[in-house]
Amino acid sequence: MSGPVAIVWYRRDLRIEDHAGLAAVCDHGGHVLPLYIHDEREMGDWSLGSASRWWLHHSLQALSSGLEARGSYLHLRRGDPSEVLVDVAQRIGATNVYFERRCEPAARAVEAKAERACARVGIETHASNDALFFEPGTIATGQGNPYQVFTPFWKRCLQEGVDYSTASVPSVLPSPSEPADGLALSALSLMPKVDWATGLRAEWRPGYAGAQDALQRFLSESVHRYSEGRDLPAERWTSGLSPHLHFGEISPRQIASALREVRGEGASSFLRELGWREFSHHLLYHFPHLDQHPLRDQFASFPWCEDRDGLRAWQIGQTGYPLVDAGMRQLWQTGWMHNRVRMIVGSFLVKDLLIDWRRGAEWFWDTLVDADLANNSMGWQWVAGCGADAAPFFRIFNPISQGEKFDQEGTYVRRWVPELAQVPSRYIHAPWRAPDHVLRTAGVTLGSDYPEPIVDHAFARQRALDALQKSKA
DNA sequence: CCTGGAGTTGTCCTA
DNA sequence: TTAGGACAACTCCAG
Repeated sequence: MSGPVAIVWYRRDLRIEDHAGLAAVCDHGGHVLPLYIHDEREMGDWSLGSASRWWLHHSLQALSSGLEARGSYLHLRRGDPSEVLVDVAQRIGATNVYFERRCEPAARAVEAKAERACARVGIETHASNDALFFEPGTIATGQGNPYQVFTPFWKRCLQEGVDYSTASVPSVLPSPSEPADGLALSALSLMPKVDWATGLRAEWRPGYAGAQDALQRFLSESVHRYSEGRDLPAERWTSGLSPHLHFGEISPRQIASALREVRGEGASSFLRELGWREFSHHLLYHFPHLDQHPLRDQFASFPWCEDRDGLRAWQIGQTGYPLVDAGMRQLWQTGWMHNRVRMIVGSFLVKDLLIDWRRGAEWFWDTLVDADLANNSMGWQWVAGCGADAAPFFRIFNPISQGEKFDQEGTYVRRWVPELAQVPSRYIHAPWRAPDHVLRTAGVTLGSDYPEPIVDHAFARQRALDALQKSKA
């Protein structure tokens, strides 16, 4: 073996192309050991959700075979990264460690500890920030404060100029001899004990190749109608890139540079969504308690209901509101929910049931394949009205009119709530309004085949408005 | 420091 | 049927 040896410490950057660490090592003509360290505590209170574990397993598998195709391999370990990095480095004589930064408070603490441990024994660490367009902390208002409103934030980002350059990685990665103590992927125990992942397998192909396919499909079939189409949950105008982005199988810059070739309203509108992702990550960096503490203080004492039955009905898609139930079942079966529907089910949990937004965030965390602490926390705070760019308190989604507006024929509802498949479109979003004979013809008995609404929306809406009014006083 | 416009994604009632 | 305005007041942010 000749030349310097470096470790690429993989985290949420499970790709090969446009990988700053790999590119840097190869530029220096060195050997590289790609290393993934499974650390159950890296995210503190937010240990990996079930769907995320499933995804991670397959993503690591894909990364591993991709590296093998380039003459390298993925070394797997578990434990505290600060100890594992030093241990592995000393075994293979590595003097440099490359890694990509994360913005979650617990993950940042882990990387800070690892950097200190490496420094103590003379190992150099090199951090990159390629999960985002801009390093958190570098986008500030005129006063030097972090932005709390999206539009001026994104305007500033565009002014600064989004960097479209991507790093190229050679087709052969020279590797050092393999340390003896690597783990098999199965030893990480990421796969579920009971196989509930059928729906996920049917829907997704985790890994960087699947990410590239999703991007190509989006560019050729969907981006041109993204602006209008993104609101229709029964159709396929969204990118499906969110889990790939979360695991870093594709970088925002790769996406941005592809979008630049396309141009048009759809492209800039999608880039703006990447802007929201950017915004939430910067927010979590500046407000590390975003996951637990409302950005708007007056919500700290809001009297949320401890409604276990309501929460359960919401989770399993048995609220009696077809669009809400369709969304929750899509989530359960595929690990993903259309964004328009996320807002609707979120609004229903928080405003109709008056259940704490954190209960919703926890459920999403466990069930979403794209579960991302920054996006999830910001999204739930937004829908609860206690976050950045808060929704006005009176904005309470009506699950019936939202259905009539964005799922006019009820295609989405029929797909995910099959017991309502025969209900005519006119009643599909409010089956309790259908005359008896219509329900009979459709083969539906409310209360046994499908629940009556667990709460009356008009009543619940007023109750929420009153509660908000009172908590303010 | 002051001023003024604006704030992802809504709903409901009225004319 | 449809378009427009009310719905709190507040905070953020640029000038």
